[in-house]
Amino acid sequence: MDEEKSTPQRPDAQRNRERILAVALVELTRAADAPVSTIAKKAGVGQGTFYRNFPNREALVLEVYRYEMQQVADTAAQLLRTRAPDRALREWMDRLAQYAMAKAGLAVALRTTACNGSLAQLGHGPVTRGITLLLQANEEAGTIRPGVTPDDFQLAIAGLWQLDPHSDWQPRAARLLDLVMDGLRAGAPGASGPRA
Amino acid sequence: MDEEKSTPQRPDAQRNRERILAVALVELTRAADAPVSTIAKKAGVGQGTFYRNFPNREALVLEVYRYEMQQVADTAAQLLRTRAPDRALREWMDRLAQYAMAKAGLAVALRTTACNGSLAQLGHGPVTRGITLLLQANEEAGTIRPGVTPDDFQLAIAGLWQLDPHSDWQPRAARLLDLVMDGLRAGAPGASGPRA
DNA sequence: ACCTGAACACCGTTCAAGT
DNA sequence: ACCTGAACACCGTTCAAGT
Repeated sequence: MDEEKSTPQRPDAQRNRERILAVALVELTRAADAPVSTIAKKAGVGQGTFYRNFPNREALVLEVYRYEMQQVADTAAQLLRTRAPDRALREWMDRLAQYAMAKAGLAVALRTTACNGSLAQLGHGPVTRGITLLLQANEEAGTIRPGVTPDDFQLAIAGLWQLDPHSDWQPRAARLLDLVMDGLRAGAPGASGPRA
Repeated sequence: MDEEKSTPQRPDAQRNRERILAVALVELTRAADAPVSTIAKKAGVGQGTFYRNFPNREALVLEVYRYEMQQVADTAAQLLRTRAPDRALREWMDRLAQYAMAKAGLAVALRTTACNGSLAQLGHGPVTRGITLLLQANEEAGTIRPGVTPDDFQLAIAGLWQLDPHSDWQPRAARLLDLVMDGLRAGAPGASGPRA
């Protein structure tokens, strides 16, 4: 909220930070436990420079994750424009699943680093806003029960992060998301029973 | 074939293993990242002895977790004897949540160590059997839709492991489990709509 | 057969020294 | 102001030496 000037850095320092983030995305996606030393080296900076830009390893993981999730979140509004609310919601979940599996390394890195409260901070990010949009549209259309919060929703689909991307995860994800949709529909004004 | 029984250990070696497990339960519950060196020391053994009993740290975490989960799993049959199937299912979920929060350290340790395939092995343990019992009873009673697998169920309640035990998790868990119950009920023969 | 604990490899983080 | 990389602290795992 408070948008103060955050460190008017030197241009070269600025570039270092961006290089670190770019390398980190690649390396963390490949292996969740990529060492800071490797990331720094591939970014062409010393370890000290890394720690000048990020307080610790966890902060890096969170920042990369935050950026990636922004991309997914942004599609929510777009889906709502081109589809019926409940179709949009379901399709968004599918995309989230695909994304989560594609970037499984990142997901593991997240779980490893920040199980506790750090995720809560992310909670108030763009993803939550995207979810809010989807839920509101559905509530107004009467396709889901009233009163579902983004937090409810995020807990309900948490199983996605438990899937192994090297396995046959697609049917399992589909069954989970169908179940969640049915749960959300239960008690909706315009309830029509479970639909495939 | 006459099997060489799984290591007919010396009695003192046997006791060492049990001491390690007992200490590990306490230490891992307190802090998910309790060092092997600490656990070994508090159990009164050298680090080498630890690695004689467990191939690595992950194996220890999994074994402690397995034992603890057995306790919860065992209550499934008992609940089914004294309650209606859907009440039993819902109450079992509540107990699981409580248990998960009480042993949050362990849960974090699990997530940290074994996100990949190791959990799948546990999948065919007592917890899955307990869940199978509950789901079957409910399916026969017509209180949930047919065809729900233990895997479906475990993915649906995965959000529980994401709750912070130091926070006000109870209402959030309750809302999640209500949602899951409604999802399970959707399409049941004896469907009665969402009940509180 | 079983145990011990120093030694090794590795990783996150810091800091004295440089430009 | 910013950077580097050796140094430090710590942890998982191994292994030579003991009983």
